[in-house]
Amino acid sequence: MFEKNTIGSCETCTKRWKNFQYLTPKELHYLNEHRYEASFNTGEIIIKQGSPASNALFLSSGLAKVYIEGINGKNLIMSIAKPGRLIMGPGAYVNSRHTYSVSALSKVQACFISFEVFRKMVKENGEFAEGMITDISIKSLRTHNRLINITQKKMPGKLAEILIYLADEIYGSDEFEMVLSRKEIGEMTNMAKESVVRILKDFEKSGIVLSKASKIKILDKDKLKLISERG
Amino acid sequence: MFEKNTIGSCETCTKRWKNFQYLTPKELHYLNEHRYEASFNTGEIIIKQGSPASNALFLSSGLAKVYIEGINGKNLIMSIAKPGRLIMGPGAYVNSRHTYSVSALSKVQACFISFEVFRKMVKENGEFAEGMITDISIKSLRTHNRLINITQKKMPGKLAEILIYLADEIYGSDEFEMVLSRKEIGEMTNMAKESVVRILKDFEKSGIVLSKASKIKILDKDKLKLISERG
DNA sequence: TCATAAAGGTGATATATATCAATTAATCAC
DNA sequence: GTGATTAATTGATATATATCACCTTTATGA
Repeated sequence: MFEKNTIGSCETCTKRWKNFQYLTPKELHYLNEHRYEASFNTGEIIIKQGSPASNALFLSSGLAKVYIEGINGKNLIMSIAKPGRLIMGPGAYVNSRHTYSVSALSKVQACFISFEVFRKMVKENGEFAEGMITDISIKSLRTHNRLINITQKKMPGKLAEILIYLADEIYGSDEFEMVLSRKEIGEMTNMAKESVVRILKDFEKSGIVLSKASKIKILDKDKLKLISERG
Repeated sequence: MFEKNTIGSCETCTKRWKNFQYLTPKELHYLNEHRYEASFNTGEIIIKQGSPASNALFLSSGLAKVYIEGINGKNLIMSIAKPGRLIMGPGAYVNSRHTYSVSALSKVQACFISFEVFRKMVKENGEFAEGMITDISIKSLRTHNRLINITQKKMPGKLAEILIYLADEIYGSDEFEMVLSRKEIGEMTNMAKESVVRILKDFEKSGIVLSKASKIKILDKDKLKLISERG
């Protein structure tokens, strides 16, 4: 699985985690020495829920889905991972197990960094520790939103929120090539795939979105936002 | 609201947060100087969602509910707070706003500690920072469980989980005086209060629990666990 | 290129759970 | 203590959404 590193070093990496800016050159160098790259094809599992959490993960290219394997093989997709973001579940600091699974939604180049090194830097570098807490807090805030989204909205509201999330946070554009299948959108919103199809069709009929095969184009974002907020 | 401190100091407090053990005597003293106490009656709001997050909260006595005010005034209770646990939402490190509301479920003695002081100690004391991350991680893990509980289980499973949570994590006993109303249990499980009543009755008929008014006694915990795990 | 699988889609039906309406029990304020 | 609120309970009904069965289209790979 692990291969020759294709990225020169963390020092020069353009996709690196923002929080690395707080590390000293020496620390960054040390980090770089405990780094391993690997590439994955679409559908391959990068991190398996329950396995020992010995590394933090970053993507240098591609997209992946972060999901909890729940009851009776039913998955719950927590978020979509993209380059520049730390992927490390809360289990790392609690039971040293991965809280969730991560699998590639496209060809992915991944960077694994020893969790022990992370831990060391948290202890030694206060700015880095604070950045880490901020990062975890942002994720936590998102989870809270997801919780409200899933529990308190009806289907159109739930779907609308996810479409906005994908456009704003993942693709940075209102027109994108959807990497998630209808079934997977369902796993993000706690909906059956058939329901996803139907609501998406409704949105299309109302002129809110355009969905040709895997291409999604948001036509009326204000309306979509309204649907999302209203529930 | 703020009053004369009734607790001598953090140095001697028996209800203090475990993570304070990593602070030096000097730091602990500093902490103590930025501490304010207040007491609340049942039903009073201790922290209001959206308000500026300038303090971390601890309870020195009593219980409180931590809840998100969602859409159309519908609440989602995240957890029950008790003495010895840090109460600080993810918003503190993101937008300096309280992510959730906290209100007293009984008479509560509360301790507010300046968030700036916390922040300072995270930067200066690596052990403290790590403890903070561990604490946040534990909460995050719980939220993930709650998410699965709410989305993937049917009503009996959801209710069973909450009863086990209350017995194990809050009361430390299988027999307890329930501080939550049926409506509030519903707000923890995303169920209507009527459904809570009905399932609770079913549990009673099956000899799994005994519920007289606000007294709850778990009679068959193994069965309750099974129901919770099965979904 | 054809065969096979996987994803997308549609209508009919089932069901878990909320909502509504009304009654009874418990708690609170004076 | 006693009326007034609030919470708990019960049964009847409504509804959102899942499930099922099936068909169509699009990918995949030998």
